[in-house]
Amino acid sequence: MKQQEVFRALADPTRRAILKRLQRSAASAGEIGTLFDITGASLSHHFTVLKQADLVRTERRGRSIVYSLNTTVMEDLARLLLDLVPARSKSGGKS
Amino acid sequence: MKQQEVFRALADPTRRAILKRLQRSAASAGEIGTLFDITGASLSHHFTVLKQADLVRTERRGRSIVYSLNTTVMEDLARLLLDLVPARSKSGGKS
DNA sequence: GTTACATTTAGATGAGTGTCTAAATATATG
DNA sequence: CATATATTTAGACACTCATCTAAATGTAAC
Repeated sequence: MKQQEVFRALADPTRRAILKRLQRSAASAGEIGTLFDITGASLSHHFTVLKQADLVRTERRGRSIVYSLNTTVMEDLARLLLDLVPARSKSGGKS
Repeated sequence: MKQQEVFRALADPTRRAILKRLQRSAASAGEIGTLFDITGASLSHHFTVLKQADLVRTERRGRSIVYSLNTTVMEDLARLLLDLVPARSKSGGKS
């Protein structure tokens, strides 16, 4: 997991909202764009960051490009965070 | 949980390293400072961000100020992330 | 190929961030 | 109170980032 890229990607509220939308189902860029009051260019920038972090996958479908969530990375991240928490002597934390 | 502050705090690698150090045990600012090649002023800045996010607690002990991890916020965060992951129809995710 | 739609790229701008040096504050000790 | 140690605050600087407009690219349909 590209740790730094992932944390950076999650630091922006718009990107977190995008992920939340994708949680429901995959969606095209334009479809997601209707949810936010930003230009397509800005949206594209956010997708670039999310892709760099491997948080989303893309697939061209006709004219549109469909984005979907990469749940694996998010699970890794949650595990990593729980590892930051002591007093959980269940599974050993790797440094 | 101050979601935006928390994500922002975690976006910096030095701050994540600080949290990782605090996972082992509480420590004073100076003690933590020996681990990084930055000035005390920069370190203090990072502590401010971590405090704003409620990720650490402080306690004065003589001349030093001792920092310790606030595990509650980190657990909240991990739960929030797992909520971002679908295909986990165990507990309902609140929006 | 041209027109229409969907997304990305290029370049610019203003706000935010990490870092530094220097000065200030706080606590302990002589 | 003066000195030493520990941390914070103030101000500055370079860099990153989110956003925009305008232009370019890619895909489909005519």
